[in-house]
Amino acid sequence: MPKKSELLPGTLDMLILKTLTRAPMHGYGIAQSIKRISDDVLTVEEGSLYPALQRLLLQGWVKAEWKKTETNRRARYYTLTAEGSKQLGEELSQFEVMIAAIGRVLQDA
Amino acid sequence: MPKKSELLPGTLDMLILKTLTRAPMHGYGIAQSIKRISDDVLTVEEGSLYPALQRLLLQGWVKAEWKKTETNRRARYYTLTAEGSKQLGEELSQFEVMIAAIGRVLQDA
DNA sequence: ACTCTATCCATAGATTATCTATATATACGG
DNA sequence: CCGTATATATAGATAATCTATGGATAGAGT
Repeated sequence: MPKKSELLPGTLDMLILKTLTRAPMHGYGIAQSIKRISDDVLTVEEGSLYPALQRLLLQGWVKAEWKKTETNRRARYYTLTAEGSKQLGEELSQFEVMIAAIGRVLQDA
Repeated sequence: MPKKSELLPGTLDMLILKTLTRAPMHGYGIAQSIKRISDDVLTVEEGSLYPALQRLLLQGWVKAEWKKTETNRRARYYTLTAEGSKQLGEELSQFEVMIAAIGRVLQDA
């Protein structure tokens, strides 16, 4: 039996971008936020999170800055850029279209 | 810019199994059915479809039989098995849980 | 007869996303 | 001083999808 993913593949970037609309956040905090808000359904593993953040940085959808946390630890804070905001909008609307389409297929005719 | 998928990854098996609850169908017909019912949003490429059907066969979720189509062409008809039906149920409920969780993250607090 | 299009199956190889596992480092509570 | 939680990151494995082929045939149109 294939192990099921902790995420719906293809949605991670969108989730991260969306989370950053709430506030600039460091990676660990993003993962925690997604886990908490989803009531522990969505778990972002570290091996998925950090590569994803690198991707988002490369594409200019987020920018990063090293800072100290409230508890005095070093962490890299990510902020959504204007391009990232635009990208998020596109991903959101595309996601809705997809979900609606899947809903039609899953519905009994 | 990375090319976007024609599907939400991770949902193909579920879509195929669900399609087979309507009627036994051959691969080509399954793809057409999904495309049509989704209003052309979801396109199952042949390179995704046939490997997926092999997976489902291997797992015993569908069985296959060579037959003639109405138009006298040779085609492999797939039927949902009892295990496949059970599997579909699990995937459906898991999908709903995931979608609901994603919805919470995408929602503004 | 010939050609074109749609129907039908299937695999190889590339790409991408995710996971598991590992490594490093430090603040803080007990 | 030890364990746990916090924090970042990469390597390698796995899995799912896509692109690109290849083959075969029915039927329509010319």
